[in-house]
Amino acid sequence: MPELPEVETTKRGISPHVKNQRVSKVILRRKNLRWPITPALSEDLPGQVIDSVARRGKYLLLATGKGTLLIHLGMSGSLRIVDAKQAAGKHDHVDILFGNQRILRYTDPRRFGCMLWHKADISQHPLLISLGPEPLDSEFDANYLFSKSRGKSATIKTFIMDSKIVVGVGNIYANESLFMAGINPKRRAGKIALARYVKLVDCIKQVLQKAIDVGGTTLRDFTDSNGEPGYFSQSLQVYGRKGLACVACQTILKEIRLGQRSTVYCPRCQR
DNA sequence: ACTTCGACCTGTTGGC
DNA sequence: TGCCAACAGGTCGAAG
Repeated sequence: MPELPEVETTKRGISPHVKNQRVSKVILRRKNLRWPITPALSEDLPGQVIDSVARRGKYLLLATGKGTLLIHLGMSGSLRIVDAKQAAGKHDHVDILFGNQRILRYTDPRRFGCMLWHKADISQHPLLISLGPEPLDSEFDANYLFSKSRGKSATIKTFIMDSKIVVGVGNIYANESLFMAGINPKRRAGKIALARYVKLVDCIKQVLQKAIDVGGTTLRDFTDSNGEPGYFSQSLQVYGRKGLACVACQTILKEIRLGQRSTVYCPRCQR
């Protein structure tokens, strides 16, 4: 479900409801997410005020005076703001109750996500420490990506999906960005010229920004924190369009697997 | 140091 | 219509 635009949409949706609000209670219904939720979370969080809601890559960071809650939505997770009396469903694993009678509810059928409580400096957290730059920051530019790519044998698609290189480019937006840039996803990252990276970086930024602007991509059941769908799925040019005609040249789009992920591209437009 | 690939889960889809 | 294999937005960490 969530790539960077979906996580950003979630962040924007929950912020007004939780920022500067005091946690009254934490309900843990299921603790075995990707990593166990430690008792420290329900011991330390109640009584704390959420000072800020931030995003780093696909991680959400809720800061308090006592520590930071680090949340990842994995493949199928979501965070919703619900009313205090709203009954919990099968996959509603964590509720964070606030003084304003609202609940921040974590739902995740596959449980690939995580919810970790960290008391020390969050920027030094092992999951964050070696992440690459944010794709929408100015430091993520063609020179950066080009220099990182030298000597790399990975395909360009796998390369831009590597969070040590750049965060937040998941399978949907990797496919879309490469289509927009006219680059064949199988091409080796180390052999692509600087000029093509100029184009690619521009396309990655455009695709992600546009997806954020319309509230993310809804596939199956993604909705924002109010239950509203995202509208970027209407803009998808290649993802999920295997066997259909390329929007630019009508050639039938091809699907292959790269790094165990489905990869759709136009064999004519993408070289 | 690098790359590849299994593993973690449940729900949905598509082919027979 | 029903069954079951294959697949799904991620990414860590072991193995090679």
